[in-house]
Amino acid sequence: MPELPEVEAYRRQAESVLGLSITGVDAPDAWYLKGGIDAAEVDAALVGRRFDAARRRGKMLLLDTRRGPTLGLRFGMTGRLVVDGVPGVDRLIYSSDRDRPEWNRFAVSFPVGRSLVVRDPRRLGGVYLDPDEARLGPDALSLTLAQLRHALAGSEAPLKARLMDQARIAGVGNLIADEALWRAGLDPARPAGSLTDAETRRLARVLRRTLDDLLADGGSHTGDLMVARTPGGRCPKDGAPLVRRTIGGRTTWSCPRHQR
DNA sequence: ATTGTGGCCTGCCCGC
DNA sequence: TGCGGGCAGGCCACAA
Repeated sequence: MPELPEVEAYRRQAESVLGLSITGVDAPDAWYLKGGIDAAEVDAALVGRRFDAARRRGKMLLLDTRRGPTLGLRFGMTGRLVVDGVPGVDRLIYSSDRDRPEWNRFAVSFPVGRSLVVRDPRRLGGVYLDPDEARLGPDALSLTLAQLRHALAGSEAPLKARLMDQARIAGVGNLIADEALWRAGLDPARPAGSLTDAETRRLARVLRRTLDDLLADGGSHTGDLMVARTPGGRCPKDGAPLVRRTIGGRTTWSCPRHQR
């Protein structure tokens, strides 16, 4: 699914349309427009302008227009960005690799047939105008130790739930949370506030390293734990049978032996 | 405020 | 072979 690494790939791809004049907007799916906006409003807000920056905060892609509104794109679990007909990510786990026109939920067109399209079979993503960026916490990729401490401090919620809370840390999804906690040797169910200082430091370091690795390897599904995230799966580190639980409302795989 | 739960979206996979 | 149920998870609304 698109977590931070996928959306970062989308962001880089979107940079190729910066500076082009927006000639049209196609928003055939009203459900996909969020925050009470409609197709006419998006059209009026964008046509005639140009994007001049492609930013990312967590899992949201932000396209700023020059002296105008910002377009926010969320991809949910199954959304792809398709720029000039080329998908930004080859393989998307839990989505479909097929290409059906009716899955194009939102499109921006530029001269000479160029385009930026959100293709999302399951319609879990959405399009925003001037999204409230303050609702997202600091980006996971540039998270400092102090920010991680602040995000976890004093909380009785499960560690994993806190990591995935986009208002506190933006960009960590289910697969990356499992991978990072597995690498860090921390039990996802532990109260977030129960980490010692050494454990918090370790988690900050491992989370950063995990994101770097997944960015380099091309996606959130390329983690080392991923191969074992299946019934009967064993820990790639020590061979113990993995445990499958629901934590923070999400399917969670962890190793009972080395994750404490 | 904090934490947990249920529902939404729909393609896909498994078992009958 | 077709069909139906369950599953996937990001996000939001809502409840306690």
